[in-house]
Amino acid sequence: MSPRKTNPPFRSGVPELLILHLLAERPMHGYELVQAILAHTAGGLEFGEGCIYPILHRLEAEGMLDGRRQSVGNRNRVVYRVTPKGRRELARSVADWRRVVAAVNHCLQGGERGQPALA
Amino acid sequence: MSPRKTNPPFRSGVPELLILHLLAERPMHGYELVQAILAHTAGGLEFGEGCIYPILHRLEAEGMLDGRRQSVGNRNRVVYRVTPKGRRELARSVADWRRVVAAVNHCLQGGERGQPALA
DNA sequence: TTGCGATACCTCAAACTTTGAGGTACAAGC
DNA sequence: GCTTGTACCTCAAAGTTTGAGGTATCGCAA
Repeated sequence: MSPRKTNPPFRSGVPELLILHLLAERPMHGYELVQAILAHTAGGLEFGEGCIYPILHRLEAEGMLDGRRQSVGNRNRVVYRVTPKGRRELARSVADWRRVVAAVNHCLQGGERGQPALA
Repeated sequence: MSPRKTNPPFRSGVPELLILHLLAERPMHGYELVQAILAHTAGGLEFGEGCIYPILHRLEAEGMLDGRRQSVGNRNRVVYRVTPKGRRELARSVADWRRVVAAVNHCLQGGERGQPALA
């Protein structure tokens, strides 16, 4: 099911995390999501459409998102909402992110100490 | 000088950050560094040698690190230490990392609010 | 009424990162 | 003599992200 063969210890996962989180708050379409990420991170992070759309398609294919085709006037939109499976994935993503942040902070703050490590 | 053409908003940079930080604390050789990352992040992050060595080589080529070839017994080692240029890069890396963490946290904590954003 | 910019979708090559497995060689212990 | 650990290294493959390209509709202003 999961085509993830490797066990990536890091691998960012940030765009995916933000997508799941923001869509869990409010269903949106892709273009809106790109703007929302920019707005919600106070311009700190900017992911282009070329990054977001493929992730959206993949998450939908994996059953994490439910995309509903809508016509507003003569314009087409795909509004995505998070499925229960997607919510579980979100929880996992948040936990992963916190683990990474904790690990990096632990390293940055900790004034070496510990065992002298090797010679 | 910097062959970095793009303006990556994210791009992790975590291995590089940890390398510069740990070497600023204490000069080490590559193999030791791999173990040190594991130890200092309490096993939270594990970067293989295939990830670390190329970064070490690149940072040395860029003048961020100064690698000294040593012979211990009959064994060869390359002990790396951070140059002044590398320290400046470290400061930049830390700032980048904090910015990313702040942005993601801002997004995760902030209960939407802000403008209703688009229709 | 033509042209522009914004909205909205999409794709793709190229650049870059990281994994996982491969290799060499020496030293120590069993 | 074999295995394990140290220490260096490389590379293909998989993955991510960028930046630029494309289509089409809409509303506004010149």
